[in-house]
Amino acid sequence: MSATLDATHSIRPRYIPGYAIRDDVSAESRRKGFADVEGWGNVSVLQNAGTTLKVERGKTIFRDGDLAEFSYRVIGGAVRLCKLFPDGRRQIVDFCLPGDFFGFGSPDEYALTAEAVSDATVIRYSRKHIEHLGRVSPDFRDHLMALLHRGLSSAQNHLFMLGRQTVKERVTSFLLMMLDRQGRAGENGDRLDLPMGRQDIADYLGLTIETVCRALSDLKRNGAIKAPGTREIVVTNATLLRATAEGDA
Amino acid sequence: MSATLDATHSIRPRYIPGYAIRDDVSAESRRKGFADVEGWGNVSVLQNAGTTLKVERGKTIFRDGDLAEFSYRVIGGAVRLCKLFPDGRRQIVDFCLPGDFFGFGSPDEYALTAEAVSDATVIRYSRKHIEHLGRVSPDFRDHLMALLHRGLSSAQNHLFMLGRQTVKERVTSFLLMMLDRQGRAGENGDRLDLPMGRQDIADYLGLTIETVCRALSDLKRNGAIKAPGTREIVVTNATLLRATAEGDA
DNA sequence: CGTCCTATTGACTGTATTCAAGATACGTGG
DNA sequence: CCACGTATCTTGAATACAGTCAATAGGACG
Repeated sequence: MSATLDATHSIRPRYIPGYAIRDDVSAESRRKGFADVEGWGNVSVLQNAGTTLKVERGKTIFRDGDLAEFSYRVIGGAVRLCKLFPDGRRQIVDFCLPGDFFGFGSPDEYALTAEAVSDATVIRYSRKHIEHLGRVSPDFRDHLMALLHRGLSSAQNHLFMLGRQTVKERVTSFLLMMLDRQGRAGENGDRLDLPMGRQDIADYLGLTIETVCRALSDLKRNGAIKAPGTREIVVTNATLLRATAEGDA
Repeated sequence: MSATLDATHSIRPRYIPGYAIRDDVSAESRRKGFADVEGWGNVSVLQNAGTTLKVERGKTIFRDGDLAEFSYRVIGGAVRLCKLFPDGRRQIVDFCLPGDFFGFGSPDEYALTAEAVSDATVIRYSRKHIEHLGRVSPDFRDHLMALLHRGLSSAQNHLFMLGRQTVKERVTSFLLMMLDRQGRAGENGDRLDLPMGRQDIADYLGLTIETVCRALSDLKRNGAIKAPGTREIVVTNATLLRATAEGDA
C-alpha cells in the first residue's frame, strides 16, 4: 500500500454541506459497500498513530476555546460540531459520520464544540504528529489542503441553505444530503438511517424542532417519503423529493 | 525583507464572518494607518508575480463552475463572493476588501461567483504559480493553511448569524464586523464606509432589502447610529450597538 | 408496566416578507 | 450648474410563514 492518497478525486456537486473534513475515498468505499472505512486510516504514515476512544452519546469531545491538541476521525456513530451560545442558542455546523475527520479547524484553539450524537468511536491523532506529517510528506499535505477546500465548499452550501432556502427545501435537501453521505443515490426505495434526533436536525437547519417535524409530516403526507421509525426514512417518490429540494414543488 | 510571514498572528475573536481569505497582517497595517496594503504582496516570492486588473462595478471576475486558473487579491474597491441560483436567489458568502485574497476555494473549478461591488482593482495570480510556491516554500504553505483555517472559522460565524440570530442582531453584527475590518474598534464617533448597497447586505444576511432598511432605521431611531449618507454609518452609542448584536437589547 | 424522553400535532402569536408607494441619491445631458 | 431620468433606498400596510406555547402520542428502557 502506498503512503499517499489521490487528492484529486472528484467532488460531488450536491448535497454535501457542512464542515466535517470528509474523505471521499472513504465515502466512495461506503458507497460500494465496503464494510471498513478507508482513507487516511490506510495511509501508512498514519496507521497505528492514533488512539481509539469510545464516546458516550451526548458527551463532549472538545469545547470551543479548548487548546487544540488533537484531531479526530470518526470510526463509528456520529459526532456533531456546533457553536454554542451562553443564552442556549446552538448552531450545528456539521455532522461527522464514519470516515470523517474533525478538529482541524483552527491552529490554536478549537473554534467549535464537538459532541457525540450517538455512542461513537473515534480515533484521536496528535496534532503535532499531523503537522509533522504535513511537513514531511507533500502528498499528505495535498490531501490535507484538499480536505480543507472541501470543507469551505460545503460551508458555502450550508450558508445558502440557511440564508435562502425555504423550510421545505432545507429539510428535503438535508435528507438528500444524508442519503448521499450514506452512499445512496436517493432513488425510490432507498432507506436512510438518521443518526441524529429532530432537535439536532433543527439546529443544523436553523429551525425549531416543531418546524422540522411539520416539514417531515408534509413530505409523508404528499407521498415523498415514509418513516417506518423516527430515525428511518424511506424514499417513496424520488422525483418529488428532488423537486421539493430545488423549490419546484 | 524576509520571504516569509508570521502565520501565527493572533486571530481576533469576533465579527470576522465570511470566507475571504484575509490577511491579518494587512488588516493590522490598515488598523495602524499604513496607507498601503501589506502581507503577501510583500512576500518576495510573490512580488511582481501578479497582473493588476481594473474591474468595473457589477462586472463578473469569475463564475461558479469556471476553470479555476487564477487566484486574486483585492487592492482597491470591494468584491463579493456569491452563490447564484437559476431562479435568481443569491447568497453572498463574503465581501473582499483591500488586502483580501479570493479564488483559493476549490482545486478545479471555482465554487463561487466573484463580482465587483464597486469599481475595483485586483491583482491576479496564476494558481499554478501559487501551487508551485506552496511546494517550494514551507512558510508560504503555512500561511496558506492559516488563511484557509481562517476562512473556515469565519464561515462558522456566518452560519450562526444566518441560522440563529435575529434580524437586529444580524444587521448590528454586520456593522460591527465591517467596522472591525476597517480597523475601527467600534467606539462612539467611529465612522464606517460601506462599499456595498443595501441589497448586497441583505443577500449577505439572508434577508430582504426592506428588512435591512427597517433594522437600520431602528438603530438610527434609538440612537445607536447615525447615517450621514446611505453608505456612511457613524457610531453614536457603542454600548447599545454591542448589546444589540449580542441580543441584550 | 410505568416512567422518561423525544416526537408530533394544534392553536395562536409575532416577525419577516411581499406588494406598493414615495423619497432620496446619482449620473447624464442640456 | 441645473434638470431630468433612473437607481436605490425608505416607509407603509397587508400577508404569510415560522416560532411559541401547550397538549398529546409514541418509543426506549428499566
